Amino acid sequence: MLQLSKADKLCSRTKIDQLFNKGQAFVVYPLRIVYHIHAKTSETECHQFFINVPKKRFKKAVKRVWLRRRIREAYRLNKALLPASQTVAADIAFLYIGSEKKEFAVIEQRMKEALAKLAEIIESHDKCNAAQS
RNA sequence: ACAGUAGGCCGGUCUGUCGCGCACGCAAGUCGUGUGAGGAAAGUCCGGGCAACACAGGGCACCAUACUUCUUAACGAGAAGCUAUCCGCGAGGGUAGAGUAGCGUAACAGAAAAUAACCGCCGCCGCUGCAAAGGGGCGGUAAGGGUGAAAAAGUGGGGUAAGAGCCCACGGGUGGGGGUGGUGACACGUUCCGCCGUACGUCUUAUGGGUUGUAAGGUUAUGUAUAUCGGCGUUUGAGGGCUGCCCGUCCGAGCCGAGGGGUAAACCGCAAAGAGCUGCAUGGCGACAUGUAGCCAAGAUAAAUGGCAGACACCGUGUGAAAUAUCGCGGCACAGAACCCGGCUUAUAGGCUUGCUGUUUUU
Repeated sequence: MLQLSKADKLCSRTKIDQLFNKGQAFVVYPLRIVYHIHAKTSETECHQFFINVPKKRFKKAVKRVWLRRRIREAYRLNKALLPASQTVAADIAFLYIGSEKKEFAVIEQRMKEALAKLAEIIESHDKCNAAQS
């Protein structure tokens, strides 16, 4: 499952607002991860992600695109680390807070660490939900 | 050959593997096939298309442009020229270019920046002194000095107390008349009629400009309530449109504020055959034009066009007897479409190529 389709992307403006208002965050430098775990509203719903490289730190569009592509690749290759829950789905935002370009190998390593941490959080939510029901 | 100068062009290629956007197809699936960044996609500085508002009119203001002829859909762009000036041995390059009647300003330096006397030069009148001379006052003088971006038109002669376009000759610049050449800016020579500092601004003249930009604008869906309060108003006209203002004119029964509710999604615009691109021919010094043949070439929307691995090419460098061979190491620019075109500007590793110039060597 290495594909990455539109369903995986977080597009709705409402959900993004919700993510930043209610979400929690941690940092795996140079990434800052903001996540919001919520109950599934439909069967097919899955984890959705969103990438942002701030214009403030990278003035040239080329550099922003360069980083966004590498972060996206890192997520695509490693998203299997996240458990597929029956009851909850996560909205995740990856914000690049470093101030210089990093090699893909570095970004991928950090991505793996971040996803492992997220996986734990999702599993605990899942168990909690299961206990309630 | 080296150095330079003015242009033109290219700006990686291929393989494997895992992926992404869009279009089309069917036997309808995580299926095939096709296709997917630039010369600047950038800055948003001009011009145009397109769209909305408006589409009685007038005045004022504001902005832009400004040598000539031509090119272009258009432009503040481009081509070929003209004049002045500066840089370069040269090929060439930079800057400026409507008008000037009036008004204003001209840093620093300098006596003085346009009503020019600081020093100097000359005359006259006192004073000191035997004299030579010194110093003072009043006046004349732009020939000489130094300052400056710029100092009142050059050379020679006459003239004078000393001087001065004060006068004369020659010559210079500039405006006018008339002549020749040029489409024209202008050039050349003539007349001997007038004039003789420069720059910038203001001002004047001519031409052009309605405003806002695809987040324009349109359609559909979802939801619904405008509850309540305040102010102004309905021929005593609130408010709005008509460019920024004024006049004028048109519409006109609602408008403004507080507060509350809903949505924040899809489609069109928008992926296009057009002032289109490429080749060839003809015309033109050229920008371009005309004819003819071929081509159809990204379309996302938290935003696709990619990640990783390798090979080749190119550049630098080390090893080495060794070039461009071999091996090792490093590097490979500027930069990412967002409505579309034409220009301009800015960024850019490396490479290719044409004309011309200078120097040196050889024939």
